Amino acid sequence: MAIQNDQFKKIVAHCKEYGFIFQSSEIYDGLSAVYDYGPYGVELKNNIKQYWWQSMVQMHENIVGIDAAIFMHPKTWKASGHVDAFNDPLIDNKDSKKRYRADVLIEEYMEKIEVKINKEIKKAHKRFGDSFDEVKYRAENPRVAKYIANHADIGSQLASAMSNNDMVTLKGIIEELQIACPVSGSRNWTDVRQFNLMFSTQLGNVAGEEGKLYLRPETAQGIFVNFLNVQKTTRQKIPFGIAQIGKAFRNEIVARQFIFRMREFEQMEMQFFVAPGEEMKWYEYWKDTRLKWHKAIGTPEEKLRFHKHENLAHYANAAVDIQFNFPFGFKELEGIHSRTDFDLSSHQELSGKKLQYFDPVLGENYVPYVVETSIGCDRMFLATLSNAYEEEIVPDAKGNDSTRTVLKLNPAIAPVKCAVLPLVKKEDALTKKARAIFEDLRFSFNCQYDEKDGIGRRYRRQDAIGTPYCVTVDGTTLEDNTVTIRERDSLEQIRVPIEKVEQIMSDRINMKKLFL
RNA sequence: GCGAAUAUAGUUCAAUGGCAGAAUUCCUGACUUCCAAUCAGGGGAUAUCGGUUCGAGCCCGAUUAUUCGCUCCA
Repeated sequence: MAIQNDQFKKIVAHCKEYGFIFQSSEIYDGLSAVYDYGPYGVELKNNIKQYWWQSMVQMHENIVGIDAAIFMHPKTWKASGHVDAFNDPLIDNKDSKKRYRADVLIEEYMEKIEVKINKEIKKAHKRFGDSFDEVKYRAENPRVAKYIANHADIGSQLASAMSNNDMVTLKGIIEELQIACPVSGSRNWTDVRQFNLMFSTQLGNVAGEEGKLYLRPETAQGIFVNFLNVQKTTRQKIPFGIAQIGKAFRNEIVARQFIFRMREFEQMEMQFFVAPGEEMKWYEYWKDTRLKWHKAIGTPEEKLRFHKHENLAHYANAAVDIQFNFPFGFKELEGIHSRTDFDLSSHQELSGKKLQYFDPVLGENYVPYVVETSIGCDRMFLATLSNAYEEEIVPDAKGNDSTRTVLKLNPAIAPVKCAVLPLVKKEDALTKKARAIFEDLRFSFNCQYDEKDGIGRRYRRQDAIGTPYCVTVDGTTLEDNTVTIRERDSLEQIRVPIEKVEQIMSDRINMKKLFL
C-alpha cells in the first residue's frame, strides 16, 4: 500500500511537471477537486476520446453520436429522479462525527411525541373502559391537546422550512427542540447544509424558481430526451445506440484522489435502445465488448475486473462496473447498466410526449429498454497514465545504470507521435535537414523538433511524455538520405530512407490496429 | 463536512526569533556524432491575511490548498 501510494504521488507529480494536468486556479491556491489539462494532457485526452468515439460510433453502423447541451430543461432532472433523490438537508454532530438528515431528526422527534400521545390514550382507555371516547379525549384532555398542538406546530415549521429550503430555520428547530445526537447524546451541531449533488445556476436575470437551471450531473439525459429526434432523422431501427462525450458536474461531498473524483468531469456514454425482454442479452454483449476495448489499448487483463452491483440504483435492473487497479486500489472505471425503460417512460410521463418505437417485426409500439455503457474520460486518462508510467533502469553513455522515467503509452494515443532530432546542434547542415523532415511530418501527425542538449537527454525528455518514436538525423543522413527511428520501449533503432518515414510511422500509430 | 498533520525556488530539501541557502530544473554560452556528459554565467521561493515582537520562514489566530483517517457515493 505504501509503495502504491508512493507510485501514485510520483504519477501526480509527473503529470504536473510534464504538462499533463495542473490544479485549477493554482495561482490563487487552487480550487478543490478541479483540475486543468495541460498541453500534453489535452492531446492524450483527445486521443482517448477519439479511440472511444471511433470504436463506438464509426465502427458500429447502428450507433450514432450527438452533442447535447449541458443546460437542460429543469423537468429533465425531475424525470430522471435526480431532484428528489439527491436533495437533502444534512447536519453533523461535532462530538460523534455522525451525519444526519436534519428533516429526519425532526421527524424522529415528532414520532416521539406521537408515542407519548398514544401512551396517554392507551392509559385513558384502560381507565375509562368501554365508555372511552378517543376523539373527545384527544380534543379535551389538556395534556394530549398540548402534545397534538406541539406536534402540528413542529410539523408545519418543518414543512415550511423544507419547501423554502430554509436551512437556518431547520437548525433553529433542532436547537429549539433540544434534539440530541442519538450516538453522542450531545447537542453540539454544525449548521444545516443542503446537500445537492447538482450544481444550480440561473437562466437569464430573473430571480426565482422559474429561472433555476442545473448543470447536468450525467450526459445520459441529453440522449434520452433526443431519442425520437435521432431515431427518426437517422432512420435507425431497434436495436440501436446513441453516443455522446461531454462534461458533467457533481457536487461531491468528498472529492479526492486527484482526477479520479472531480466536481467537473467528462463522460463517454452510449445508450443502447433494445426491445423489452432483450435487455439482458445486450447487457452481456456490452460487458464483453467494453472489456475488449480496454484490453485492445493495452490495459493488462489482471488490472481489470468486473464488479457487480448488489444495491441497484432506482433506474436499473442490472449493473456492473469495470474496475481498474489504480495505484490506490481497484476502483470503478466504467459502468454498464441495464436501465430498463425507466428514463424514457419517466420523460414520456412528465412531458406528455410519446417516446415509443413502432416495431415492424412485432407490429406494436413500445417504450424501448436501455443498456448503458458509461465511462469516465478522466478516469480512463488516469488509468491509462497509471498503467503507462514506469521507472526503468537502463545503461547510460558509460554503461552504468541510470533510471529513466517513461510513459509506455500505446502509440495510437500518445500525445506526440514523433520527435525529429539533429544529432548535434552546431552543424547547420544537420539542423536544416532535420528541420525539413519535421516540417513535412507535421502534416501527418503531432511532431516535435528539438535540438537542445545532448541526444540522450532529448530521448529522455520524449520518454517522459510518452513519444513512441524519435527520428534522428546524423552525418550519414547527409550522405545517403537515411535516418534512424528510435523506438521508445525497446530503445532499438532502425535505419530507413527519409521518404519511408511517414509511411512507417503512419502504420505504427494507426488506431485501426486496435479494432482488428 | 468533521478530526489530525503539512505548506520555503518549477522540483527535492536546508536555515537557534537576527544576511533566506544548496542540489536539481530552467535560460545563455563553450564543448560534444546516439541514451539524463562537462565547464562558465544567469533567473527563480517563505501559500494568503492579520497579530505578538526592536526584529517573524520560525511564535499565535484566521483563510486557502494538500495528505491521512472518519463520513458519503448513481
